[in-house]
Amino acid sequence: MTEQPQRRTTRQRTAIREFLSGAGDFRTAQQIHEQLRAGGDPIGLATVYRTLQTMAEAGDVDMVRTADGESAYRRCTTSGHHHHLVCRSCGRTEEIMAKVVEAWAATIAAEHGFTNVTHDVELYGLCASCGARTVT
Amino acid sequence: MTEQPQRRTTRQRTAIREFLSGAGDFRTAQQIHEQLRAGGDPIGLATVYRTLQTMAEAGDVDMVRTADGESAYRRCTTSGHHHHLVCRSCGRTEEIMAKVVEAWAATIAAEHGFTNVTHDVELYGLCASCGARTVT
DNA sequence: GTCTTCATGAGAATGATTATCGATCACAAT
DNA sequence: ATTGTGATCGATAATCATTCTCATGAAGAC
Ligand SMILES: [Zn+2]
Ligand SMILES: [Zn+2]
Ligand SMILES: [Zn+2]
Ligand SMILES: [Zn+2]
Repeated sequence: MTEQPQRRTTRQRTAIREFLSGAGDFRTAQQIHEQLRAGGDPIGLATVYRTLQTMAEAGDVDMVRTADGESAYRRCTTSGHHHHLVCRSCGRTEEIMAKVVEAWAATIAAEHGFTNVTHDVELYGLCASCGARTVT
Repeated sequence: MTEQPQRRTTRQRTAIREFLSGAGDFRTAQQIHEQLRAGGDPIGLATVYRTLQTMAEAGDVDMVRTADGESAYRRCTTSGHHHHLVCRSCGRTEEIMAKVVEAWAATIAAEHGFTNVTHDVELYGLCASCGARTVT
């Protein structure tokens, strides 16, 4: 068996978890670091990166890549596998379940003889309120 | 109207285009730079980055993000909108058309009042030959 | 309280991508 | 063929997110 290193509850880890629970949208490590500090929570940047990575691997948070390649994290309410519909303007995020897509992915994989297939599926657009205030 | 700067045909741009036409899979700017030079084609790294970006914006090449966040480019044979099924091991890439997914994305967007929605859909797995030589 | 081990964080290191900016080159017009 | 002009090139410096280092601090078990 692979010995999993024991995991401790520290002030920093709690702070990050709570911060993400409060924020509804995706945040980058840099943002989280800055905002936690601004809120009077002393924390190191390296710690933020480490913790987010660990949480992501454990499935406690979801990760996406922003348009410019940064990693952004979010604490989702849906426990299982799901996808996101993100507002390009305000960051508002909806969690999406997609049986159709899951089935499609499996079919395509089989058709091409691929195994062990995972997928990356995210939707980006303008939410109702942001779309409304945009000039056509 | 927005005046588009006129585009010139240079040795470097041709080299990159031909290189990508020859390679069937996704390559990063760094890889392309290195391999072109190794092949006796003097070219600057900045030029490679610039050219790839321009080509991607013009739709001449497709771009994806590798697992570690680098941008990789590929010259696809399919002209219109499509997705990819990429082998995690050897990089072999299949182009995929997915009416189901397009329809699904549109529906989801509408249901949530989102407009101007784009999507990001890629599949990663092990191709037949790579899967075969893997220990179960 | 003591001890063992994991966690932290300041700062250095890494590495991809972008910006600079003078020298070159493509190409249309003469 | 020559020339004029603006696009393009490229060596190198600058940016900037992310990772590494390692001495110090703190959690949890007994
Ligand atoms: Zn919005
Ligand atoms: Zn899915
Ligand atoms: Zn393969
Ligand atoms: Zn599509």
